[in-house]
This record gives sequence, C-alpha cells and structure tokens, in this order.
Amino acid sequence: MTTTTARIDTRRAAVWFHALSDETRLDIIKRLLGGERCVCELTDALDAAQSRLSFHLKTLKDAGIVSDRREGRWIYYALNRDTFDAIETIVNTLTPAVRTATKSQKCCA
Amino acid sequence: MTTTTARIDTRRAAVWFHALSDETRLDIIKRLLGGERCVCELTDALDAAQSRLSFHLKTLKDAGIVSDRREGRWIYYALNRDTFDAIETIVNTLTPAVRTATKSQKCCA
DNA sequence: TCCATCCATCAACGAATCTTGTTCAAAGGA
DNA sequence: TCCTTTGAACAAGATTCGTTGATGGATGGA
Repeated sequence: MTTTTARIDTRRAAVWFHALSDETRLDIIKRLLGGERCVCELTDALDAAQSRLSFHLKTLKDAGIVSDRREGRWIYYALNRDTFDAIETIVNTLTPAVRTATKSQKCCA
Repeated sequence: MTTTTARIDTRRAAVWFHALSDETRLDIIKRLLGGERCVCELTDALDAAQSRLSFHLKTLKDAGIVSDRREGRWIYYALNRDTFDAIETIVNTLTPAVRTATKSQKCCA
C-alpha cells in the first residue's frame, strides 16, 4: 500500500471541491462565518439577484456544505461543521503525503 | 473585522478548488503521490486517452497544482508542494472559523 | 380572505467544461 | 535521413454551469 490518502473518496471530494470552486459561493461561506443568515440578508450583503443566490445555495446545500432551517417566512442558512471537518481531514492527509512525495525530487534535481 | 479568513483570496482559492473538483484530476494527484510520472505512465495507470490526460494535466498545471519537467522524450509531472501548502493554510484557517461560527447554533437550536 | 414578503423553481440563453479524434512538434534510435 | 515514440494543441460535439427574468408556493399580517 502506498499511502493512506489512496483511501480518499474521490467522488465526495470532487463534489466538495466543486462547491468551493466558485467565488460567489466562497463569498457566501465567508458571510456565513458570522453566523446563520437568511437569503435576503445575503442578497443585500452580496448585491446579487435572489435567484442567483438561491442557485448557489442549492449547490452548497446539495454538497452538504450548508444546511437550512425555516423560521416563519425566512429560511436561514448555516455552515455545516461536519463537512468542513471532513474536508479538513482530506487536506490534512493529502498535504503531508505531498511533502513526502516531493522530498525525493529535491535531492535528485 | 470579523475573522482572519475574510482575508482569503477567493479568486486563487476558487481556481485551486476547481482544479481539485474533478475525479480524473484527483486520480492523477493520487498517482503523483508516488512520485513524478510521465504522461504515458499515467495513461496506462488510469486507462485514459492521452489527449484527455493532457487536458487535465494542463488544468492542474495552470492552477499551479503540478509542474512538469522534460527529460529526453518524456515529460515528467510532479506535485507542486507550495500550492498544497497554500491550500492547507486556507482550509486550516477556514475550518476553525467554521467551528466558531457553528458553536452559537448548538446552544440556541 | 386578500395581500405582501420570502424564497425555490423553471425556462432560456450563453459560457465554460470535458471528451474524442486528429494533427503536429520535439526527441532519439536505426 | 527516415522512422518511431512521447505528448501538446486543435477542432468538433456533448454536457454541465452560471445568470437572468418570470412564476408559484409557503407564511404571516391586515
């Protein structure tokens, strides 16, 4: 066996990274770092059309990055802690493996 | 100021995450964890057409994820350590912020 | 009940992405 | 020089993505 990173579920990882691969979605995530927000707050803050935000929120939700909660007329979105933990695990497994992989190049170049 | 993560360069982050958002590219990265490889080795290992791999390798190269080196007839690709360090920094900055952001929800739900 | 607000969904369009097949350039061996 | 190998680049087609505007459902107030 080469490394433990070979065990990474590439399908899930690809979905997560895709959700994070758009600037609008990263801006949404930044806003949600301040706590849960309803869509109307995000449309104001990001100056984006409502349907556009709804589209990106769905992408984030389908990827498990955020979750939503209805309260009266409003729907609040919040970051999904478990998914970020999983992403952190992937990256923190991958990077040391990269360091190991690139060590041999340094000495033989 | 809300958090240090607000400083994250979303443009660069989006490019990196996009490069990581494809299963074929993640498979390439996994292979390169074993050390640098030429394209012909990757086509054999991943059972993919040469032009397809060339496309994905270009995507990875443009994003700074890999770098290439010619040796005679062969071109060897290797993982780019610095980029992975930068990605690790982003994720390791973001995740604690997510944990902080999601703490308040736990107590008020 | 009627109306306003919040937000998801849909249709349509253009742009970007991915795949496949083909062509072309660089390098080395016969 | 000619041939083979390696891999980039290009064109064409299919698919996915992102944006915009319009519609409709759910909720709550008047």
